[in-house]
Amino acid sequence: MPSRLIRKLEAFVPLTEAEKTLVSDVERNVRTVAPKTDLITEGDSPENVLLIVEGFACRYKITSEGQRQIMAYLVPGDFCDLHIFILKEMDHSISTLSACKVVEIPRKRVLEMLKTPALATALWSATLVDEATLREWLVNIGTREAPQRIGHLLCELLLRLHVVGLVSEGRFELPITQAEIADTMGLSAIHANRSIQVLREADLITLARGHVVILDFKRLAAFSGFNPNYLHLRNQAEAGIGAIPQNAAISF
Amino acid sequence: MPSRLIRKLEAFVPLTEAEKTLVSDVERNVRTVAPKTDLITEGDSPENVLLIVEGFACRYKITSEGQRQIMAYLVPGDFCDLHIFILKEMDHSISTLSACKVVEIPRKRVLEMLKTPALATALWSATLVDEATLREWLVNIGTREAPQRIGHLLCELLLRLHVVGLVSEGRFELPITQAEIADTMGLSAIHANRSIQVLREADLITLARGHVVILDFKRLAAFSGFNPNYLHLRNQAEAGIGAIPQNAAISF
DNA sequence: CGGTAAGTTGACACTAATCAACTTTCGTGG
DNA sequence: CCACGAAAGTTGATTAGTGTCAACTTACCG
Repeated sequence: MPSRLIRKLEAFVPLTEAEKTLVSDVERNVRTVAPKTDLITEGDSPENVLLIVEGFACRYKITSEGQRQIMAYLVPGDFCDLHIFILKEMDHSISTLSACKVVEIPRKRVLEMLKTPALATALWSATLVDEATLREWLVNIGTREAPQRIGHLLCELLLRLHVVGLVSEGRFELPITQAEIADTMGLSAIHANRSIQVLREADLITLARGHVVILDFKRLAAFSGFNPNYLHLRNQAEAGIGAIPQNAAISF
Repeated sequence: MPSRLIRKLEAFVPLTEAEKTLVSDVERNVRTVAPKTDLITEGDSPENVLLIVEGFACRYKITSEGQRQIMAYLVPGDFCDLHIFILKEMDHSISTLSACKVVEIPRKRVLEMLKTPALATALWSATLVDEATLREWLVNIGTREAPQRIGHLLCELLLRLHVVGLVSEGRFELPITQAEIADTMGLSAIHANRSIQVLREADLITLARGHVVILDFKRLAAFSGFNPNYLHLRNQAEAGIGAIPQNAAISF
């Protein structure tokens, strides 16, 4: 069974067996990290690239006024910047949200992977999609109201987690608190709570105990103005709004 | 006199004469583009990298609800994504704000530049800083109130334009409308207008007819929670809050 | 000089933040 | 295994921040 990372990379470009082996080799030496633990802290000069194998992590920053803004979620198969070692010093932190399994990939190994053409394309694609996702988050926070923002986030997570095989019948684990959703969406925890209730009352989602069910993806996407093009999935048809048959078809 | 791009790259890494020549060679064939004209439109599959030589451009997206969100400013010396050709299709547009002079750099030339080590480091640094800037914008919109957001933007522009020699005595050209500032900051044009008035009344800035004066950078930075670390300028001391002596010292 | 775009002002409605109290869930130790 | 305390989630009331509409002034351009 292919790893989460391989699944994700193959959503961009098909890989040869040799390339998949190269990736698998890198995914050894998994380390378990407790929830809410910094993996990289602002000011660090990391030498390695970090890969999330299991669990949820996030990029975040604390402002001088003490507010936290989460800028990205890292889900299984995601890694932090490939060229992280070019800049002297991290300008933000990366922390686990839930308990995580992570791998430190030595710089050498990364450069090795970037030498094989298809793998390089796949890895750069993943990096470009991370950036596109960041842009989409800016659009989300900049233009949409609270319930739509959260709906948009859930649509995105559905597709991202689906690619790596973590969705079944529109259902996935989201092991984070409402306060963390609030810090992601630029909202107060209370307003996030009320916005989630709006989504629930419209029968768009279920969300409780770290467990999400998207009850009607098509309607949620329409409600939230979600367009998946920024995720650049190879099978755009599958990813397209309305192209995911409800429930059953999204499982494997 | 070095080009804006060379000035910017040398803010990251010193370049040899040969490298500077390589960059200069690329900056020929300048094309003039009218204000408010798309350089790249969502859905395009661009073959070339775009470099801004003069004027202001921006990345933007229009949501399904018809709202525009500006996600980045491109100022002289800035280019769009180096690996823009890896993904099949643009997920956002790039448009001029003012009249611009731009260069299309053929893919080949880019790869050529990336082969010389120091230049590669400088170009990747610039790309990483663009991404860091995008993250900082997310923090800005996600956590700060309107006047602080705009103040933060002006602090950033002061430093970015200073690097490429477009600031003199805390004064620079900002050839964009308040409506565009609003679309950048996720605000209505009217609220942007009132927020600018707050900054004016606090004697922090002057802003009129596309012309900005930062009257007190230190105070504006403190007011806005601005920390320049994400710009990763080599001379952090010079960029640091309070380290820019008022007025005179910021000119050349 | 006139027309249009940009900037400004006031009134009002709505979205979101804050504060406080309370309930439910979860993890831990007895 | 239950009991406890802490964390997470929920609710209501109030305030602050921001958007919208309309009218008006100022600046810009042919």
